[in-house]
Amino acid sequence: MPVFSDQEYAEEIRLKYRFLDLRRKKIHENIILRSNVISFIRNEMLKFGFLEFQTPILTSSSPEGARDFLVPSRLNPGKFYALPQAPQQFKQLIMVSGFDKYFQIAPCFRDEDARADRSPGEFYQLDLEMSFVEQEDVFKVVEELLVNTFKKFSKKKLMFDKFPRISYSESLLKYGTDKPDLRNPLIIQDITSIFSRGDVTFEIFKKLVKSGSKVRCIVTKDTKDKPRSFFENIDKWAKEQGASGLAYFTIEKDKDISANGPIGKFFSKDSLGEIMKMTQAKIGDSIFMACSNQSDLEKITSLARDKIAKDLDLIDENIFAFCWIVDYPMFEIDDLTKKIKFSHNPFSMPQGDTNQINFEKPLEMLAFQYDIVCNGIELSSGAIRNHKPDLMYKLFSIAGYNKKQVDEKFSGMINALSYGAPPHGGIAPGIDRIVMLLANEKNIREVTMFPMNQNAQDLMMNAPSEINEDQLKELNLSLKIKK
RNA sequence: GGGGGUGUAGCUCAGUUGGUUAGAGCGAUCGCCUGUCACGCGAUAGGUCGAGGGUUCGAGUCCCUUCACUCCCGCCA
Repeated sequence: MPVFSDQEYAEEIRLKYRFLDLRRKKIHENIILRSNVISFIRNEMLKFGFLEFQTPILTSSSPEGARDFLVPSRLNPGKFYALPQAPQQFKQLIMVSGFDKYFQIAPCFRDEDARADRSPGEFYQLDLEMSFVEQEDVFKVVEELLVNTFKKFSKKKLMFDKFPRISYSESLLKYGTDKPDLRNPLIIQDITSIFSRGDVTFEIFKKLVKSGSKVRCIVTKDTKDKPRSFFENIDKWAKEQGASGLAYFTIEKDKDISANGPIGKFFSKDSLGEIMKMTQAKIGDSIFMACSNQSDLEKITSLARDKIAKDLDLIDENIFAFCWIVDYPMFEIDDLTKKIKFSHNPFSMPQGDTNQINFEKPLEMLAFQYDIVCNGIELSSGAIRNHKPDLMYKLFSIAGYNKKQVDEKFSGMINALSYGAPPHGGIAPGIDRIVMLLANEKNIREVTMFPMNQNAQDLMMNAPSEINEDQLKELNLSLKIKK
């Protein structure tokens, strides 16, 4: 593998000979950038008055959240440590201990499958926590930190220095996802009510709407002169995504307003006027529509929003668009078990007066839980924590854990909170993703010195590897491998 | 666990509805040219077409199995 060239190489080769690959200009610079970003962040945090602490790597398995990596204990036969999915409980204990501002560039371990922006197994977070704070205080620190970091390390412009706040429910409606790419100007709108009008005769949608489906649409500006293939390709693409397609028409005006397109004839002049009023669509704009149940609809409109913007070249690649997603629900229904579960972090504080929470309607309960999203990538998630043991037992009971289970599973923390804890909260921005955005890379391996491949194997070090009988024996383990 | 993509010379890739001896560029080797430094010209070597099986007169191409890498869904409080 020549070092002085930009030639593409198979990822497998690059990973196996990573020590040579790392000599190459682009990735070498990425790794230097990563180092500089981490130093800068560490400095900023110290300047803000935070203290850096290390927390244990061998700890206990937690029942909520991702799959744990487990480590057998030699001295305690049959028992296992877990690698921390995040230093969540420890940082809360640090708050209880009276260190008011903590941070750490913390390794986190989660045994889940990889993605382009997600390393398998391990990644780093800027983990931080503060006492005696509310949501606003956390926002202030993190906004300043991220704005400073991104301005220092990238030439790209920030769309907002003050990150807009979008509620979870609004985000799902307007963008179909809780990680919207705000560089994309397209917005999803609900036009379900149109399909109960008598002068709209698009029976397929009308029937579905009658049985509870919704219709949402994306308006594209001034697309009347786009070739027919533009529209047909998008419809075809939607079908490939598993949806039943995207219906579309363009609003035109000859003498009267009319809808031009395969389903245009099903819409009367008046109904088109109503659609234009609802969606702010103008003559010459086109409308793409999907009809389905809410979650499928969110999925397809979200994908369609990206796809259409890409086809129309609407996304400015030289911008970072940050936003806060706020007001997450405390609980949600598990699709599989149909039971109520925590939708995010079980340690989040419910919103509102804690003495007046309506526990009868858990699905309506909102949490002081927030995410930062940049260019459609989830950068971090955080919360104001629940520091009241009584309230915590109550919330856990809604998710199906009794007091005894909570005491067992979260013994360290629940015990600590019962001795009196300050109100506290924090967040944990993903370092790898921050560097990925700054380096303008699509893949997290390009900013990771020694990454694993998609199957969580280190091709250079040959990890994971088999171990010998003696090692197993010492750990009181035997293997039963499924074929 | 599921779906998609890729796998052809050392490297990057092309290869049509199945049809003679599988090609190109870069690289390598040899020679020529030359005040060279991303030189130019000519020639040569280099392939179990990821692996295994099947269909066929005939498979890089079609079918099945399998392996590797990758992207996505699930999953990631």
